[in-house]
Amino acid sequence: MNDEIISKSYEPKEVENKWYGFWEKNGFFRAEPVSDKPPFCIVIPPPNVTGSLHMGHALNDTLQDILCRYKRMKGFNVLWQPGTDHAGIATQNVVERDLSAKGTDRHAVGRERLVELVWEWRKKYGGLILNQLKKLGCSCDWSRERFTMDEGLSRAVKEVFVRLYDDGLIYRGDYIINWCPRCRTALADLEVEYEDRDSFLYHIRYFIEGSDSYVVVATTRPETMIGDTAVAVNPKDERYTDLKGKKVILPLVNRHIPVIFDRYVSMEFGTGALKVTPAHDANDFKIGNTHNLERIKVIDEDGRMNDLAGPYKGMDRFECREKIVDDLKKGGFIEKIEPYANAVGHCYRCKTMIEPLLSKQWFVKVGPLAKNAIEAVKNKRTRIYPSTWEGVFFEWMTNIRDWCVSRQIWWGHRIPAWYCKKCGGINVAKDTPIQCRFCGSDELVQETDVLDTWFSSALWPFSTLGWPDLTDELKTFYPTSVLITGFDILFFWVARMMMMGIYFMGDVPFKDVYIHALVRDAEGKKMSKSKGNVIDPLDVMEQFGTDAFRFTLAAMAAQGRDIKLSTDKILGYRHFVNKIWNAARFILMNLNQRDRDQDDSRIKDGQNHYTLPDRWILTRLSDVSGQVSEAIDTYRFNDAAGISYQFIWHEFCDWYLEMAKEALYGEDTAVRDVTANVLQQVFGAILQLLHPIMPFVTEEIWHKLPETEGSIMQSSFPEPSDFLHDEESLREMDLLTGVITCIRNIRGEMNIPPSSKVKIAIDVHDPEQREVLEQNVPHIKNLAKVDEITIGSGIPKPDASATAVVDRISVHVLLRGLLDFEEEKKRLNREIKKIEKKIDAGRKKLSNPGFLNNAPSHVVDEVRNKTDLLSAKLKKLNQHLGLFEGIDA
RNA sequence: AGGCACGUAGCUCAGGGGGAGAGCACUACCCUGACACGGUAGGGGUCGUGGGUUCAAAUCCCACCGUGCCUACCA
Repeated sequence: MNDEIISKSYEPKEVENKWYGFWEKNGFFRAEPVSDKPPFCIVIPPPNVTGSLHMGHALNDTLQDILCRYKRMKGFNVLWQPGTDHAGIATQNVVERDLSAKGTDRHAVGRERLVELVWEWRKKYGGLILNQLKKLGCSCDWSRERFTMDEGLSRAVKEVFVRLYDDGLIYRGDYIINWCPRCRTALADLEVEYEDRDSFLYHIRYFIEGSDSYVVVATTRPETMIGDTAVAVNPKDERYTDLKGKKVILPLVNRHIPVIFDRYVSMEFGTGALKVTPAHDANDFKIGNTHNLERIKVIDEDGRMNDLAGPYKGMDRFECREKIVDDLKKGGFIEKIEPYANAVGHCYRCKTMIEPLLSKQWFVKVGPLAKNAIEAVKNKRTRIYPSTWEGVFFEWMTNIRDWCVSRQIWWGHRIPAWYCKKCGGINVAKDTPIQCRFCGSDELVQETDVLDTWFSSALWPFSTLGWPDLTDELKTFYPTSVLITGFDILFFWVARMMMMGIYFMGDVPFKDVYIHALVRDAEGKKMSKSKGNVIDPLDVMEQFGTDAFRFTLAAMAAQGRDIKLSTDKILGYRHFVNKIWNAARFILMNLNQRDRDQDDSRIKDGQNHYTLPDRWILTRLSDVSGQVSEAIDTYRFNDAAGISYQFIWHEFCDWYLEMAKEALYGEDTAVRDVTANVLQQVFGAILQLLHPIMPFVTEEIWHKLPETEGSIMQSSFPEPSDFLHDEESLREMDLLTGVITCIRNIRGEMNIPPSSKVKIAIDVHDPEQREVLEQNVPHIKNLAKVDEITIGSGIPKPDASATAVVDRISVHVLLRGLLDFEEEKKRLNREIKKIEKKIDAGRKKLSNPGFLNNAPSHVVDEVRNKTDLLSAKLKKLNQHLGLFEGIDA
């Protein structure tokens, strides 16, 4: 017996705090390294240590938690691998900001101390986002938490680097890279964000050597001209054919540079003549390579002009631009300046304008790796859901460029390479070498650069499982089951995990990739701090409860469409949680009333006492259990939520609970106990169906329900075969609810207040239908507010009655003194008109030989039956209407 | 410039070749002993436009219009 009194409305706060600790303490989130159960594994997209939970995380992690909880209930050995990412640039920036607030900087404190400070920062604040995940209810195996800078993961990083280097897939070289002058580091192509800027296109005259004529080049970056080493034109461009073999004189600098011919140059753009600065432009760099041009670097790592810039030395690049334009004007070199909009690259971390720079960096040769990743997706070893993303994946992977992995910061995995001071040889090794492998010298200095953070997160699916050791975890859980992520890191992360996983593990890192939506604001705009439109998930959880929030996210997570989130929607699902809570309240009140010791035998042969509503709700539950499973299995989270919602609110609560009252309050104890038992069984299953989406409220109620054991987390997910399945009950229930609904409809339309009961007469010919109605008279009485019912075959329409037709049954509602004849005529006419329209459509089809010959027979039958039924209904309605003719109210 | 997605009820969106759906909002009546975070009933849509395929199109194909996103070396 449970004599707790449940409050009238659900208060999430206390409940949520209670259960998370309970689950964690009992080790319910723990995965088994070795198990007979089938494995299921998700690695969490590791959030940045510096991060705090935003809507993107909330959606991402809710979906993962739904899958993990569901799979556990389905009997899988589930590992949800949690952890965080060291986020090199972002994290170092945070600590550097602290330093600058104290009036110092990283150079003053030195590398070693800075790294120490970052570790200290991480120890203090790094757990924030993980605690927020716990608030969300995430059932990660926290005993296995990993950090990309952990010793184990660092070992994996070294192993990978060395092997790739030995295999010729990592090289070091002078290339043009994206440089952030503020972070003072190189960035990968992906880490550059392009933004449209209003700028100018400067047309500059380059005079031809030994001539008064000139070539006009167009550029957006005049300050780089000091580093120009050629002017390029298209070989087909007839305007410039006479420039073959000529040189031009660089204005202001007076350096003589060649005119070269390259198909890359567009004849349509600008003047068709392009100034080439191999050291400061990625495309110019390429042209420079094909034509063996000199690379003159005039801008330094801090974004200032260097020694080679002569009079402009020391100037900031933007300041220099103004000065140079000024000087060009004075010297008469400017042909014209026109406004021009172009896309300019910015650092994704600090938004500083990127400087393409010639620099010595480490690269991963991605071509061969990408090829394997493409193969894996092509032959479905990894499936991408929704599949539209496959195209995007292929597109990017086939056009991928080598990946610059070195970063000139201090926080990260230091590249395991040592340069020999004596012979200049590069020693790449897992362990610090004692002497140079080329000359034997012991004068070795380690590379100061660290690796791109994504380099270590690319190893996440196997490094977290213990690789390079061949652990039980690795054997059990690799390849992982599914990766859940947003498309924004499809390339940053997913593609790189694919490449690394296949190369080092010989198999894909995950069997499925599910790409979910982006969470936007109510207007569909991306949430951002600067726009001030962010909704903080923690606020939402505080205000509406975590379960309502999670349910909202699941309900809106339709594939292929972004989520426009507003608090209105969450409020709606909060009402749903409350509805469930109150259903529980009702059920507990009634279960408590029965004598549990005596009813067991009766319940065992309960099927004999099942009422129509009992059979119906069990059948529906059986169907719904299958549908929800299928939805989750195919990542249709919105369907899982929608099907549950519809079933619980509009079938279980609206119909079953209302009808159960008849049995629960009735005299027949056998029926009462059986219904109580069905109620308990169905509601228990409902909680289980909902648990993956709403873990807290379901656990809370589970513990209040009698005859439940332990945590709902560890119970089994409902299977269709767990419940009675009786197709007949669906048809019977349709009939019953149809009759009740049409009486309610008449009452509503006639404005009969709920307090006044009506008498009805039902004219039904079919004996089976008649039996169903006769057996369920009490439900009709209760739910349609009826006090007297006459059921029979061929019953004439009583005077002063309103009539509705359901199936082939006429339902007359007696309204002596209440019936407005004109209103009723109008109502009937409206109904008749609707039906006539449908009948017309049906007849038209049936008279079309094309339809009869080509449509499948079941479709033809269906249309014929429907039309017949509607015709019968129409006939009856017309008869009833006829009885009103000549009567004036 | 190219690619992809999306245009369905006032709003937010499901659906995806054979009877137009949900939630919210709206209207009317109800505090009926689980729930007013509730109940019952109702109104509201030529499924962006124009073609095509089909016996049958909101659904498949093409074009166009509109919206959003991604990619790109046009300096």
